[in-house]
Amino acid sequence: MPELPEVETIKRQLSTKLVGLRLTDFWSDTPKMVIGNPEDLLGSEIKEVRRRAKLLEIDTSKGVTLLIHLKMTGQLLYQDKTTDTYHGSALPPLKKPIPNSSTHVILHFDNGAKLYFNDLRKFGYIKILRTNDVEHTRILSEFGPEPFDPDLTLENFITRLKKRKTMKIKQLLLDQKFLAGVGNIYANEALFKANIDPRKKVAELSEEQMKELFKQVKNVLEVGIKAGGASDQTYVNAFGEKGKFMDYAVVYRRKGKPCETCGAKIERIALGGRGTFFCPKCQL
DNA sequence: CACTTGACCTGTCCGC
DNA sequence: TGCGGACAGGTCAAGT
Repeated sequence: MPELPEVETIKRQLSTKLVGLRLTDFWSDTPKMVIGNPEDLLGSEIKEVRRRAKLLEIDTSKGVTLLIHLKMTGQLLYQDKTTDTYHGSALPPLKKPIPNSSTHVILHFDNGAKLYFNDLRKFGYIKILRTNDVEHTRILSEFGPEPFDPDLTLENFITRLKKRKTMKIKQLLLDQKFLAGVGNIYANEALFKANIDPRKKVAELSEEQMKELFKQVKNVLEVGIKAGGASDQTYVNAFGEKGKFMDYAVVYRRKGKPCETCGAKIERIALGGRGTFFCPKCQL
């Protein structure tokens, strides 16, 4: 999905809408996407919306938290009671009105608002669990640091990096245990900005390259958040709007197009089964 | 152990 | 227009 900037965008929007609302009903047509008991949520009030890596956490007054992962094609869409149609502008990729055939969970609130969880590929999920247990769920407890965590200093980053000598740097950036929240789009873009060949093993990086990578990972994520995320395919924010980050992407999904720095053609290869885009001249 | 591969789903796009 | 194949932002379990 939705990587860190996309989830952060949704988190900020939902915070302004959901906090204080009471959950009145929970509907789903796809059992595998709902883990836990929705009954535990009914009647509770939304207290806070948070993000950890690419996951969204919605805390409720009953000591129960919704843990939501959008995976590749998940969308969370907020609809006010006041609008019969969708809250935002329902433009592609939100081609169909909601709910539609990819709507698999609907939360109803006491003010008439609804939250739709759409997921074309049904990879995403909502976990319902006790708030106290959230930190101990395997997925969360094993995550690496947040890129913007002030405790993650350059020194710390380099120390962690050096422990993973043989891994290709691109694949390491996608490893959530190393760094939480970076996905394929931002990994490709950060490596371009840092002039690093994605196939390079960590042990082959210079200290200077590590330093630059640390800076550029945070930089592309920041640009991503400011752009409201990347709408390469199906991503839309909680109001159904596209993000603008693809306007800033210089390598991702640009195979055969000229590199903006040197004019060489952008190449595409597969690394760990994921599309990997880079400039063969600029990235060493 | 560290790393790689295939599976989970359903759609779009591109070439013939 | 139809058909087949490649590709799609993420993880997880199983295999090497």
